[in-house]
This record gives sequence, C-alpha cells and structure tokens, in this order.
Amino acid sequence: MAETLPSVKMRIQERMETLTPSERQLVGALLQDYPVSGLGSITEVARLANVSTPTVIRTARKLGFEGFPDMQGAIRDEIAAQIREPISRRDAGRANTSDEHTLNQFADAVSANIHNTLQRLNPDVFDAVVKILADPKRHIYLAGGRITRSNADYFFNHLQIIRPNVTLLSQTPNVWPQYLLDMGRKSVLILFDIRRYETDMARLARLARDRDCTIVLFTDQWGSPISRLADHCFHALVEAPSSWDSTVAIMLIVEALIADIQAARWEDSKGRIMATVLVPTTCA
Amino acid sequence: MAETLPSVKMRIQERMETLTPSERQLVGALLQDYPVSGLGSITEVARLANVSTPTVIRTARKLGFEGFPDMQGAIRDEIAAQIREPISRRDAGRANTSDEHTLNQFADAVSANIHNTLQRLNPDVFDAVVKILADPKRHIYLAGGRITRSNADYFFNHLQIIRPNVTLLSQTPNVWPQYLLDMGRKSVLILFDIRRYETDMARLARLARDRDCTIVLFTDQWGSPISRLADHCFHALVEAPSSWDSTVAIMLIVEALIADIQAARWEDSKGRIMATVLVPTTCA
DNA sequence: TCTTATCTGTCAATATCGTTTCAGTAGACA
DNA sequence: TGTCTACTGAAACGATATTGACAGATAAGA
Repeated sequence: MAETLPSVKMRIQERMETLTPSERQLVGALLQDYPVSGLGSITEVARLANVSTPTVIRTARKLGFEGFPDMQGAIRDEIAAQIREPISRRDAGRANTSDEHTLNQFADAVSANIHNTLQRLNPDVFDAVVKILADPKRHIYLAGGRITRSNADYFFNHLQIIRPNVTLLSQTPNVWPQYLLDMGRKSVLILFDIRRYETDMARLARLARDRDCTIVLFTDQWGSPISRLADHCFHALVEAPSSWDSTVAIMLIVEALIADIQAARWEDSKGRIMATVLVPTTCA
Repeated sequence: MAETLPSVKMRIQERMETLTPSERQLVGALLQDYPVSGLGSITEVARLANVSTPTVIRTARKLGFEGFPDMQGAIRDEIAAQIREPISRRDAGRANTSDEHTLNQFADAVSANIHNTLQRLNPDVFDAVVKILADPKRHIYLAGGRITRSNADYFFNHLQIIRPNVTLLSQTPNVWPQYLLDMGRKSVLILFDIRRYETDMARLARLARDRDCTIVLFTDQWGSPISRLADHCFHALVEAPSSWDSTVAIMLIVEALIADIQAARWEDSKGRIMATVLVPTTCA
C-alpha cells in the first residue's frame, strides 16, 4: 500500500475531477462491481475497461499508488478486510458512506419501488400502450399535475421527436376546453396523477372520456380516482424517505415505453430524429 | 476453472488424504484466512506457507486445476460470489414476468445504473450541495438541455415550494443574458448536461463562471465539458437498452437532494409548503 | 485556420511470474 | 548396508506482466 488507509474508492471520488476521459472510463469499470473488478491482472482490467494498460498505470499513479501492483494490493486488503468481518459484510459494499446517509436510504427505497412496480405491472398493458402510442394516426395529448407536470413534459419531449401529433396541455386548466374540442375517438390522453390527486385532472379525464378519447393513466400504488375512467393504467410505487413522493418508478415506465415506441417506429421516425438531434448510441 | 463448481475448500478437504506433508502445509496456510490468502502471486503464496513454488503448482494440479492461475481464478470467483451476494439476491426475485420483455431489460439496466451511480457518488459533494441549496440567501438558477430540461423543471418545481429565490431559465438561449446580469458571487447555477453535450450550455456555464457564480452540474458518466468549470459535479449513469439515454439515476440524485434540503429547511419552509400544497406523508 | 498542449494507444525494454527439469534428501525394505 | 521410491527445493526456461518512451490523435485557444 502506498501511504495511508483511505479506500481506493474514496481516492477515486476525491480525484475524479483531475482524471482524463479514459481514466474515468477505467475507474468507472473499477467501480462497477467494486472491488472484485480490480483483482485480475493489469491486462484483464484494461481490457474490461477498454483502455490500454499504460492508462491503468497512469491512473494508479494519479490515485497516489506506486504502480498497478501497489493499487491491487490495496484492493486486496480491502477485500480481505471486508470478508474477514462477516457481520458488516452486508454493508461492506458501501463502506465509506454510512448507512444512515439519506442517499443510501433513498436509493434502497427507490430500488425497492422499481422492483415492486415491475412485479405488479402487466406486460400486456404495456404492450398495448406501446401499440397505441406508436400509431401516428392517433393524436396524443399529455397532462400532469403540480409535480408530475415535469414527467409529462419529459414524455412529451421524446414523443414529439419520435412521432407527429403530440400535444402537451398547458398547466392552466382554463385553456383545456380548447384542446377538448379537438379530441375524439382516435385521440389518446396521457395523464399523470399521483397523490394528492387533483380534481382538475379528474374533471379533464371525465370530459375526455365523454368524447370517447382513449385514456392512459400513470398513477401511484393506491390509484387516482381517474383509474376507473382510464383504459390503461400504470401503478408505480412512489414512497420514499422524503417529504415528497418519488416519481422514479414512473420515469422508468415512461422511458421503457419510449424505448419500445421508438423501436416500433424506427423506420418511420429515422428521418425525423436525424433532423432534430442525433441519437446517442455508444460512446467511443 | 477446471471442470465443475466445487469450491477450492471442498476440493482440499476431499483430497487431503492424498497430499504430501509440504502440500498439507500449503493448504493449511490457504485455509487460514480463506479465501483471501490465495490472492497473491504464486511467489507470495509459497513464501506465506514456507514452501517452494513448485509445491504450489503440484498442489493445484492435485486439486484438479490446470495450474496456479486456474486455481487462483477459482478463488477469485468464489470471492466475487461472496461479495456480490447481497446484490444478486435482490434481482433473484423477479421471476413471474418474462425476462425477455423490454421492461425487464430496462429495469435491470436502470437498477444497475442506480447502483453504480451511488457507488461513484461522493457523499461529501452531496452534503456540500445540500448546504448550498438550503441557504435561502443564495439565488438559484436552473437550466437543462433539450432532454434534461424536464429534469431541471422537476427540480425547480420542488425547490420553488421549499424555498424562495429560485428561477428556471427559459429554454431559449437568447434571453439568458438577462438572467446573467443578476448573477453574482451568491448565486448558484444548476445545470443539466448529458450527451450530446450542448454548446449553449457550455457558453452559459462560462459566462456564469466569469461572474463568480457557483455552478452545480448534473452530467453523465463521461462528463460534459462543463465539468471543469463546475464547483460541484454529479455523474450519473445514463445508458439503457434504448435509443435514448435514461435520466432515472439523475432523478434519484435530485430527489435525494430535495429530501435533504427539505429536511434542512423544515422549520423555515413549513409555512411556505402548507400555503401551497399539503405534504404527502402516509396514506390512510 | 493554425498552433499548442494534452491525451492515449503502440511498441519495445525489463522485471516478475509460472512452469519444467533435475538433483539431492530421507525413509522403507531387503 | 544398499537400493528403491517418494518428496522437495534450486535453478533454468519461457511466458506474462509491468513500465518507459514515443508518436498519432484530439481538443482548446489564438
């Protein structure tokens, strides 16, 4: 080991700013599946991170080690320490951050939310919604509540690039009647409504229903009153150790929908997307 | 690994009878502090057990391995399995929905993103940012790119309720100079910039920097060019099985920040929040 | 546009590691 | 005591890992 005790991970976090792109790529690979990922030979580590072996050495030096073997020795020591105390093994993966930290509590809660949301999500509903939203002949309207407006906006942002006929409803309910005039049997209204459920949203849903509009609802696990009016309904878990609800699980569904809609419409939308923004693929 | 899965320890116990005295001395040393004792080079292992290196090789062969590296590989795998257990246990639970479905692929990728984002996130940076954003005397400005604008909006939505002096910058760069006039040493500019990085954002960051504005940046794992100008930087993993990047990990950080800022400012903001919307706590 | 500085991989050197060979040692048996 | 056998480490040998030097590539700045 070089000089003191700080873990390799802490050293990385400390000097992340000073690292070059490929060095970051390397420490990224190291942090992924940390700390076991650092056990192989320098060649294996380099190949895993898609960088050259000299980059590995340069990084080790920047982190304050003599060279690669020195750094690997430090990693081995960490693993040894981690394995030797079976009691604390569970939180060993996040040794440097106390379990009490909001961040970890939050991440645990959100991971559980995602998991449970997926558990209770019906893939058939998902596929049905993808089919509806991939149909360019259907006009899509989106609206969200006080907080979920941003989620609606996020969905809108992507849909608008992928396909035509997408409208984000203004935040002020006064102007909604104007949109309603254009809605019909071929229209789709995507609503976001989590607690506390907003009466304006319910009113909007009812009016749209009267016009035979298809309604897709994103709500929480308890279900907004709109659930009964909606044709397709996504229930996401939103509880988190916070005064505010977490919409991460909702975002996950939205992003998965975007991925599938995009895939379904690839041929049609290719030109459309090229015209606006390049699709991010892999990073060189 | 040689042929099957039995652990190195089991192999040792099985063939203990057939081992010679110095071979027993070696496996004795290996079993002591197992399995980390087997991680060093063959020279180190041999010296630790006070035997010669050929003895190590002969033992490895007797245990059914090709040679020393083969045995060491098996040991590494065991360690990896041991350390990874808490994580692997988590995603073992999803069985009822088909693995092939986009949704599951997506959820897996996003879960990994969250985990790895947390791994590389420096809690000190997090706490520092909370402290800054909880200070009502500092004026906060937010801006995002084409896609991340919604994330900025989401953050803005909450901040605005929690505290005064929060401004969401318009999407059109033309009007930014007006905001810049008001920025100073006490101002904080929160930027969202993931690939493809936008030049307008970089320009904005530079101008704000010139005005001694504190800059907080949310970016992806590779880091926007703004990283170098930012005082505090969050790197979130954004890759997903989609043509589009996933901002879920960014949202997680944002929501965790909101939770902590809210907590820090609870006394001050209580009245403020009561006046606008009731805080969702538990559901009856 | 050109220049400069920085980054990063290729290549060659050197050191270390893993393996094989072999000779020396010690105990078993006649 | 001699001989055989099994065991062990020293030394020699590739093979690999590690490192330094270099040059092409890239991006920032003038």
